[in-house]
This record gives sequence, C-alpha cells and structure tokens, in this order.
Amino acid sequence: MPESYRQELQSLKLFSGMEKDNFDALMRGAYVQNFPPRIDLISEGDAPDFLHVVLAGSVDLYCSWNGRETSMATVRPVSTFILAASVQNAPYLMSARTLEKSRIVLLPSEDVRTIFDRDGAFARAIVGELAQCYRSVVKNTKDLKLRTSLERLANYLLRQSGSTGAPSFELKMEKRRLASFLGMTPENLSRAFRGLEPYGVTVTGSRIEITDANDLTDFAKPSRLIDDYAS
Amino acid sequence: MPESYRQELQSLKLFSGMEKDNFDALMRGAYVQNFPPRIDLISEGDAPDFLHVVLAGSVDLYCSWNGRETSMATVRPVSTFILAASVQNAPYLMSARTLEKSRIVLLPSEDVRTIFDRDGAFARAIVGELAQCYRSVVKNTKDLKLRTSLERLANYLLRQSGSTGAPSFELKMEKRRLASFLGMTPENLSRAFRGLEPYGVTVTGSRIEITDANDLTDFAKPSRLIDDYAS
DNA sequence: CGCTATGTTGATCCATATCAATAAGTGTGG
DNA sequence: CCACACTTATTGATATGGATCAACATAGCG
Repeated sequence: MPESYRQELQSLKLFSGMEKDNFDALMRGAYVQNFPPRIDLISEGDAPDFLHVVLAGSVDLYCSWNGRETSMATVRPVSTFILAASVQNAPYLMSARTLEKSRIVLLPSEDVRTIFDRDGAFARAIVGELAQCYRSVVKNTKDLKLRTSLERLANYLLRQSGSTGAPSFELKMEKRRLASFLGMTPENLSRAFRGLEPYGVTVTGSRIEITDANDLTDFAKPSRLIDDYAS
Repeated sequence: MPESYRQELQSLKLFSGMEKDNFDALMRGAYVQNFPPRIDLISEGDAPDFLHVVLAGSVDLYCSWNGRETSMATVRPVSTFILAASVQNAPYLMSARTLEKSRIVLLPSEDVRTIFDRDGAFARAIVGELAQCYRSVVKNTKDLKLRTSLERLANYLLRQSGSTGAPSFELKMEKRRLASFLGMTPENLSRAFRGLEPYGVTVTGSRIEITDANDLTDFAKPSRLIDDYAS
C-alpha cells in the first residue's frame, strides 16, 4: 500500500490514536482498489468481510425490500462505512455502490476486530465514530417522522447552503437520489422545488439559489437537534 | 446503593467485563430513583448529565418538533438509554418519560466518560451496545421508508408474536403510542387493524390473535435485515 | 359512579404516489 | 463532432394512502 494512502488513513480520527504497531498490523492486510462509477461494492445481507474507507469519489448506501429501494446516505472522502457490521460481525444492513470513479481501502473486518480487542485507543475512537453515526440516524428518523416532504427539502437546502454560507450552490447529487434520500418520489421533489419558490428558492438545473434565507428559515424551522451535522 | 441493584447492573453486558475498581468507582456516584408514571426524565436538548438504566417499569423515548411529537422507542428492564449522548457529551436528541411506575439508576455521565477512558473492556462493551443501537435505528429507518403503514403493522405483529410463538398475545403498549411508534395516527392504526383482518388478524381490545400466520407472513414479507431484533 | 383519556367509525381533505407524456441532459460510437 | 440512445427531469392528470375533523363508544381510574 502506497505511503500517501497510509497517511490519509492515519489522519482519520478513527485511526490516529492507535499504537503504531497496531496500525501497521491493520495496514498489512489492507488493500486499495479503484472502482468505476455505479459498481456494487456490497449487498445488504452479506457477511461483513471488510471495513471500507472512501479515499476518493463517493459511495451511495441504499436499502431494498420487496422490489422497493431507498437511498440512506452518501459517503464522501475521507470516511468509513459499515463500521457497525464489521465490529459486530453481523450482516450488512445496507448495500453500497460507487456513484463516481472512487478509490476505496478495504480492511479485513477480522483484523479490525482483533486489533479493536487489544488497542484501547482504537476501541475508544470506534465509540466516538459509532456514537456519531447513531446520532445521525436518529436525526434522520426525526426528520422523516416529524416533517412533511416540503419541510424536509427546505431544511436540506438550508443545511447545504449553511455549510458554505453562499446564497447559491450546486446540488451535490442527482435529484433522483436526493428524492429517494428525502423519502419522496422524483416527481414529488420537482413539485416541492416549485412549492419553495414562494419562500425565495430558485432552481436552475442543479443550481439552487436562496434569495431570502430568512423567509426560508421561517418556513423550515431548522433545529439544532435534527439538522446539526456536528455533534 | 443497595447490593441487589448493584448486582442487577453488573449483570448487564455493558458493565460485566469491567475491572472491579472501575465498576466500584462508577457505582460510587450512582443513585437509584423511583418514579411514578408519566414523569418526564429528560428533555431533548438537555445536557447529558446522566446515563440512565431502567431497572423496573418502562420508559418512552420520544421527540418533538414544531408542535408535533413522535414516539421513537420503548426502553424496558434491564437496559440503558442515551448512551451515545453521554459518551459524546452532546445534547440529548430524545426526550424520555416513564410509562409506568419505574425504577431508574442514574450514573453521572462524567464518571462514565472518565472510566470509559481508562477501562478498555468498558470501552469495548460500549462499542457493542452502540453498534446494536445503531443497527436498530437503521432497521427502523428501512421499515419507515420501504413499507406502507399496513406493512409496518403486519410486521410489528409478527415480531411480537414471533418472540412468544403463541398465536395470541397482548399488545405491550397503548394503541395510541403504537401508532406513533409506527409513524401513523391512532385513527389510521384502527383502520389498519381492520385492514389486516383478511390476513387472519383479529383484535379484541389489546389482545391480538393471528389465526393464519402463513397468510400474514405472505403479506408482511418480514426480513431478517429489518425485523430481526438480535444482531 | 362519573370524569377523562383512549379507541373506533365515518366523512372529508390533503399530501404524496402513480401513470403518462414530453423535454432535457448525458454518454457513446460512428 | 454529431447523431442516437438512454437516463433523468419536468409537467399534467389521476388515484390513493393517510391525516384531519367530528361524533360517539369504551375503558380506566379517582
């Protein structure tokens, strides 16, 4: 494994506190792979053979049941996914596929568990990571159960613009996937964008412009306990 | 703190592997309290002063936003809640209230974090607990996004009856709360019960009878990756 | 008992899904 | 570099799941 990738991994909070020997041991079994877009990496129900780390590109986590499918999250560099399944040695609950050309590190789950057992700092870092993942999913559930689709979209747009501060930005994913992520159909998302026009939202292709953030905020009523990414 | 409670706590997987000294230290700041029904224990947004353990009774975890409210989960003995907030020292994402007369142990979050930092076994146990919580919420999200309310109810009933195996059982909560938990209104739940009659479900008050489990299963299509409590 | 909260049922409304048609991108190979 | 094919996005028409409102029944509980 090239040194540059090693350093990228070590910069992750998840690995940065580990003892050097343990980190080395973990890297020994690791390998890096480049994938083209739209490649299935894992399927829900599979045994958790590897902990995955996205170094470049992006990955869609999605779920299926009875012919239906929904997008759960997007993983962007540099972060891991399916950590819970790896440490529990339980089947993946989500499938994953690349959205674009992506570079992924694969760490054998068994190594992860072994080293987790003997490196306290690593175990504690995993706690932090899992707690954050857990809280994200809880926030997402609140979003789904307490808000209408129009409110979910409004808050999503505020979160996206909030991170940049600019009144105008590009959607980071296809509208089709955004719809699925927000728990609606593509048709309904189209209409929801129309529905936000009175609150100062203008859409041109994938470019979003928020002309009156106060107006939109009044409508969306964002909450620290649902919409804050950090904490 | 009475010895019997101590033992109950120690029997929890979360604490059973700890070094005795650390467990003792954790118990030193702990105290037990008895609450009547319908008492608010914590409110979302509060600082996580205590990790809570339910010894007896039951606790409702719920969330509010903009005048709406939804039930997220029920905590039954013996288990903990709001572990993620405690270890992260981040505000509670959910409120909690007793459903019935309940005995709760309160462990100062600061002690939890201190001991988590020096007891590897404890840290690893927390990982297991959090991973399980995380997976539960993911399953719940799949249930919400991939199924209609009728399907959610059908699967809920199968899960409840499955754990006993008996064709007839009592609902463990008010229908009002069940509706909220499943993401629907009480009226809609009433009609959903009617809607499951063709699949062999009979409701008499809070008693549910499943006359033809195969028929119901064909409709509900339960999945290991959504409906399995374990793993 | 009688009060109050819960549950049921019916009527209606609304949000969202579905179906269908078209338009607009996007990528590919000639 | 363009033409074609294919996917995505939009728009309209309609259907439907689920919410809301209202009335009433029922069941706990003081």
